[in-house]
Amino acid sequence: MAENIQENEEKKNLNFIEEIVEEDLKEGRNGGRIQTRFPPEPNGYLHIGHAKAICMDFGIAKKYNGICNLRFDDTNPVKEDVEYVDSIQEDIQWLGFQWANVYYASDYFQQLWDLAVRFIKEGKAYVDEQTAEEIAKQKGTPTTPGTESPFRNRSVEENLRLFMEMSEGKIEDGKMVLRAKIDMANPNMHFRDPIMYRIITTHPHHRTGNKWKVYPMYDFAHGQSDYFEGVTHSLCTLEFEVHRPLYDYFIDQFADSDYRPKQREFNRLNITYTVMSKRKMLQLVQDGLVRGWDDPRMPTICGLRRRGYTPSSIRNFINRIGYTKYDGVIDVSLLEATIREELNTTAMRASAVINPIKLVLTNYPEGKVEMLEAINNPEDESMGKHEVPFSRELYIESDDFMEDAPKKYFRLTPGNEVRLKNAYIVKCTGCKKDENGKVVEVYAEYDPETKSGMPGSDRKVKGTIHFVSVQHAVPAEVRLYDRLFSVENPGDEKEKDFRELLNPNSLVIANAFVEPWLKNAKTLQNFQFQRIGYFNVDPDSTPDKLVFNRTVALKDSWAKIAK
RNA sequence: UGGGGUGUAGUCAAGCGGUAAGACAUGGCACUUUGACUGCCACAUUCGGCGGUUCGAUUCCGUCCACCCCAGCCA
Repeated sequence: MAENIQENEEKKNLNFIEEIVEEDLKEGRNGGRIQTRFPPEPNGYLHIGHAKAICMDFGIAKKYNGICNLRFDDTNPVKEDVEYVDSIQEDIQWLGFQWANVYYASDYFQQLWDLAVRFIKEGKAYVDEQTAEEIAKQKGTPTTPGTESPFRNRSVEENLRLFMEMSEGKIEDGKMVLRAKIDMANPNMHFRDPIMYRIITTHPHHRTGNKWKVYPMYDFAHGQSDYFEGVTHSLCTLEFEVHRPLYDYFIDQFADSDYRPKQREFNRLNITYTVMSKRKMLQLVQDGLVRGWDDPRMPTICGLRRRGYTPSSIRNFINRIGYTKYDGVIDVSLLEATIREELNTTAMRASAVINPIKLVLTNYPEGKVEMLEAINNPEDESMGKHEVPFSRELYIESDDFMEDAPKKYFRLTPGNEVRLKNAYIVKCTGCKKDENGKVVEVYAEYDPETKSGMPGSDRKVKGTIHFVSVQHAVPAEVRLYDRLFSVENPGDEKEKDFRELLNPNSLVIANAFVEPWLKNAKTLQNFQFQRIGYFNVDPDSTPDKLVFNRTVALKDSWAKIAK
């Protein structure tokens, strides 16, 4: 009963795209068929904004028993490369989605070209010989109408002849374009004789090579491609809203049936403290401000993967933020909360000391080693346990000792007792300092009756700290990541270039000591370093040199109190 | 002075004429061999403003305001 109610409630909470789809289904449009497409241009790596679109495009198809195709929108050879078509496919699949078919806009170059010829023959298109500047100038402005091109009223024959010359490579790049003859005074700028075809002879296309000398523009390719494929719902982001009338116009000119793909737009993803434009990301990569597209600080799918994010955490995040038409900015803490929530239940616990200071248990026998039992995950007993070595000399976090501590400090301070995780209760007896007064060693006495699991271990102490046995410690590099930018909306900043707003501490590399068990960790495996954060094994890691990335820190309410 | 969109808490977001869900964030308490997790509590007398219709408006109408998109031979 309760389950039914919940199910009903879930059903009711549809996003507006799902509402549209259900309405279309109810009305029996397209015979109940649902088909979407994910249409990336292969000119860069996918980022988390694309993940939102992917979840939408593939999600709608799956939910309504339809199909979603992957279509590369490869109409501009100047910017595109096969390197990207491969990475895009890899990232989509990693996210957990599978397309029904892979298509390319370039599959339709012939059809599109034939269509352009038809437009010319019907008097709906003309070849313009003006320069880009002239065309831009006579386009008018949003508030003033444009003026017509002097080439607008050429004869069909002349247009045909010139378009052939363009297509045969007889015309230099930029000298001519094919324009749709629509309305230079239209309040929608996209109707002011939009360019349908431009000449590109200087860059071979990554699939068709030098076969084509003219290439269709987005507006003359996207809707048609949708139509050719049988797309029912062409979902995209808000900035294409103003293209929609043109999308419909071009299809209406040649459609030979009642079927029409419908474009619908939703808000794109913005996240605080990062940028979400390919152009800016490319600059960061090219300027060497990050280590590459897969730098763990990047919002790319490959960057998030390397950072330690899982496909399910990204999907859950997208699920939580929803789809609307409101152009907002998501607080990055929501993304962080999503990965913490997942890793809390799935990541094995381990010990690592990042800012080590030596703790000597003065009453523990020299040379003695005990193997202690550590639970891999207190949230999930089935994840088992492993052994942790314990000895007289240990590394602890230097933050875990203070000579003069405030009253709320529950860690090591002379006279105070703390528990060493999975081990004994120890009482701090003092420390040794160098000539500058810097603490170099901390001393404590352990209570042999308080080993974890023994009856004496019941005694309550306020604090528990972690450690790594000095003689067993394995050195490891840890890469501590923070927000890439130091301002919430680096893209908003008008005065400064966004690159000046980078957080200088977005990457801090530290040398840590980790417990020996971690030597067996696999690439990309996630762990929780207890009391510190979630870390994964970087692909740079080797058996001789372990490298960990901090995915996200644990919440630290003490840090707030201490402030 | 144009056209297309959008305004509900710090950030997202439900709500579809019957008296403001949820998540994150924030603050507090409890629990804790992770100052984590978990649990509990607090957090919009009001939905951009002002009018109108109605017994009743966040929902309908009008008007004003704010913000976003459009003047690439990019997608």
